[in-house]
Amino acid sequence: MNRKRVSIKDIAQAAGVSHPTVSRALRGKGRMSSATRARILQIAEEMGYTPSLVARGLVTQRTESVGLVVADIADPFYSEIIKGVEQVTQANGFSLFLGSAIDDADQEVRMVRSFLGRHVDGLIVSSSQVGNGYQPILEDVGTPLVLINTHVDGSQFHSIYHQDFQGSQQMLQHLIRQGRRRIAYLGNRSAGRAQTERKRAWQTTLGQEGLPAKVTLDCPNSHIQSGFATLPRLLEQAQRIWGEAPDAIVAYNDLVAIGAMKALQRQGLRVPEDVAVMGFDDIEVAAFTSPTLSTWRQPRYEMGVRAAEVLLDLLREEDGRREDGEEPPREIAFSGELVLRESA
Amino acid sequence: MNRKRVSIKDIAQAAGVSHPTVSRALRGKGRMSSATRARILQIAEEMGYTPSLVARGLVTQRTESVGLVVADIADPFYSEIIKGVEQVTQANGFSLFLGSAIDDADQEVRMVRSFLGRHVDGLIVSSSQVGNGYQPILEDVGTPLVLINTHVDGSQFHSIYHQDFQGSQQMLQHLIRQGRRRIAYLGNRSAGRAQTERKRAWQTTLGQEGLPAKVTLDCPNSHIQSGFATLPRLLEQAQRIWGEAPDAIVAYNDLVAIGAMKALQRQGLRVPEDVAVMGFDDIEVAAFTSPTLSTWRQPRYEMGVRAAEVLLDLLREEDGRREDGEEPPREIAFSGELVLRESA
DNA sequence: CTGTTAGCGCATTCAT
DNA sequence: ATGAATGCGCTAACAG
Repeated sequence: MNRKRVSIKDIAQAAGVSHPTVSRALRGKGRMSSATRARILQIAEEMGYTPSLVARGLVTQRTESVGLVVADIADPFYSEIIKGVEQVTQANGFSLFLGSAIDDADQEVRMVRSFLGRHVDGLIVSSSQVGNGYQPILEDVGTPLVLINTHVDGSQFHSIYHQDFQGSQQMLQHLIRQGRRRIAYLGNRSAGRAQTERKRAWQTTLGQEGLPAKVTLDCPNSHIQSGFATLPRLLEQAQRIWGEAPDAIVAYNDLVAIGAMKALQRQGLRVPEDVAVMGFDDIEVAAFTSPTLSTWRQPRYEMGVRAAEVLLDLLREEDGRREDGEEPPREIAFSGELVLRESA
Repeated sequence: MNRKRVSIKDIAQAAGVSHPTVSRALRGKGRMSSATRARILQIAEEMGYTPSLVARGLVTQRTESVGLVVADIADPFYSEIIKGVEQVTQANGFSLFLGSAIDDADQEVRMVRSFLGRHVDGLIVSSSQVGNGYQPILEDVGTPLVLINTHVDGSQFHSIYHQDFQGSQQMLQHLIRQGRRRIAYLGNRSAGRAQTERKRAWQTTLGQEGLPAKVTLDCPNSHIQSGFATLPRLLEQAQRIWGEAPDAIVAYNDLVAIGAMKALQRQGLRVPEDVAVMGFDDIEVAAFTSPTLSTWRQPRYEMGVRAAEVLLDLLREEDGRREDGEEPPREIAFSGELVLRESA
């Protein structure tokens, strides 16, 4: 029952050298007789040595770790982002801290603060409710931050985002070309920028076509159940305003859309004959619902990958020149694509 | 452009005291004049002090962090587990390292090793392909490990698992009561114990009822698409062996089942009239497919929560007595429940 | 109640 | 090519 980890000092003693020598041998730093090096590596192996990244981090001021904060880990949208980030960080020898902040700005900041306390080398925050608010917190410590889907005008931070407005617009135009005239929007109250952009696209596009953008309701969150439960009230609203049901529903995302489709079918309405339904994201299951769901493909995994790549680039640059360049924050826009299936 | 973080020494200097005093003030350790304490806290606040958990970890030998390894982050099964673990760790002030090891035992071990290098206080591994193999790695460092869904006989580690065998058995019995006689199993090649148990239940239960357990095929993984693509070949096999289609299909999990349902419908077979379909897990979308999916509810989120709770308990105990108790590993079995919907 | 001293495990000067 | 000394930021022991 060996209570203690072996340190480079232990190895040094066993090998009859000093610990700095072991340190060099282990990391291949500086030239040294390959004889002693081999011996040291040998002994380290035998003793089951594992370098303490904690101690190393304290002296080098780099922990080879990054922190990721998302709203909801179990949401398939974020799951894929997490997966993308994890893949890249892991491949580059970085460890990943994960935290969630279910639509709570305070919690989000607390999460980031705790990661800073752990000296992460970089941060990624998806769908931040804070955005530029991190400026004062981060400027002192100089930790780089990459935002995902938090595009704010004049962002102080590097930002990866998807062009929700353009995507939604194209979806709307498709519906209009199809001859749909009573197009309702089923939103999500607890989403930030994504909701804002998508709803704005709905209003704008309908406005341009001289169609009324009046029937809309927001779900409390983006669960399937939420779309299912909210849809009936959306129908009531349509009845009140138009005297009949919508002939198309644009949903905040696929989950909400799936719930809405089910609810429509429960009421005896046919999709897409009576009501067309469009989602957003193109999650895996969208291709397998009945009817299959037309939607907008947002490359979530790739966005996670890209965010991590940008962050790691930043860290590498930091190693070179000492922040003199101070280049402007990068903005990387993803555009996605329309995916037409059966529901619209 | 403050390149340097403020340390307790900086605060000490500003306050005209020694740094240990600051340390105590900040953590409320030992009694001291509340006057100076207030002043110190005040100054720390003003200077934007954040304690370095790296340095603290080095001296206390506790990092207040845990490492979690799962097979696939984006799989809804694991997503919920991650969420459960994260919720509990976060609530207790621990940070969470997340890593994935897509069905690769070596990768899994590498992940655990890297977490050990980071001095995590505890580890959780879901669906481990290594299991007791961690014994030699962990005994030296004494880091506790909790396994999820990796129940091996005579496990050396604490283990949270779901009783897949019993669950599957009840599902089978339901189908048999319904009068189904040609029951096929659509599995998943890349799953470990879960696959083994579920398939074994299928064989055993059918055997007990004198029914043939002959038609079975394994998907390459547990994606919807995988179930969709593999089902046709399962039908061919049934045709060859029985001369007709199965009247029921038990799938490895809900994702595979959803793909299978879609493929069946594509072939003009009705679910459940011609073929009943049962999934496993009860993921959110299962209640919203057409037809809605009958399945077995596995409390994934709760299992994640429980795993984290057990681990944190272990850590608290460790603080007390010095590992003398050495109690036997706990085993916590979850049982789940049958969820009957339209598909079977 | 507070200051002094020491050391966690490692990397990094500087000597030699 | 290697050893001695120093410090990263913090907590823990012990004085005072």
